[in-house]
Amino acid sequence: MKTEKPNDVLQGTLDLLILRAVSLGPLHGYGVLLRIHQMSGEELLIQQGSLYPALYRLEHQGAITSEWGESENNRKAKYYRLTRLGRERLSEETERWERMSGIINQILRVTPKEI
Amino acid sequence: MKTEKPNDVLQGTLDLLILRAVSLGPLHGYGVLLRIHQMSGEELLIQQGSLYPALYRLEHQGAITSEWGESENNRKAKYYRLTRLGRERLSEETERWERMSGIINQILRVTPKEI
DNA sequence: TGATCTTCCTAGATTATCTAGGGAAGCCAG
DNA sequence: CTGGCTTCCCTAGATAATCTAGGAAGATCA
Repeated sequence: MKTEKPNDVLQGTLDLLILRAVSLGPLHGYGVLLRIHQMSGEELLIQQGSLYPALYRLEHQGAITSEWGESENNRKAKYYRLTRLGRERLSEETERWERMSGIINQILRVTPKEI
Repeated sequence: MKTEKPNDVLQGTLDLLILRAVSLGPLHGYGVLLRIHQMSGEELLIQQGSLYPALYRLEHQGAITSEWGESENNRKAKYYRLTRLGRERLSEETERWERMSGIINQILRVTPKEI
């Protein structure tokens, strides 16, 4: 797996990515990592030290719930699924992302004449 | 002026926006704030408490230099301009932004079948 | 005179993320 | 059956970015 250097742009977007990954079906923590990797076209590999605190955070905020189960490889694994609140949160964060990335793109494209 | 709530997506993008603003011509700190506001179509108003530390940081990294001058309103003002290093940094950060925002958009668009 | 605006700055808190581990259990090659 | 690899969980501490919440000082204007 390709490893990525710490990533500033990722800041503030991790929750969104996790919510999105979990929204496609329940996952254990490590699976979130793998699914994001996969969904990004193998470009993005988030750190476990970012992932687990984020899962903890999201669970405590009520956006996801967890349940112990068994993984595809017979190992104990904690499965996370999106709550209704998490679904709302996902759409809020998505909108937020679209708004902000739009603004940033606009700033990057403005030409001197236009200001 | 519209004020914005703290903004997670902005995390890790502030330097890029500042470099971009300064790249369109030398500016004093407060002017950076105003120019970003303007370039964003009045959508984005960064906090002074984020701005000044960032300017300090960028200056210490050699991406911008400062010089005391006088503002349009006869006030003492510190003018910042991009250095050669800053210009390189701007294009690196722009590329980084484009890469990362592309990946994030891709993750937001993937449908269950595709994974 | 007092209020408001512009322009600079700092201190402290908060929070996210990263680095850098550790633990345990299954799988597989030799 | 032993050693190493992979999977899966977790925590502690450092670092760094940003925000909140001010202060200072000069200009302008009512």
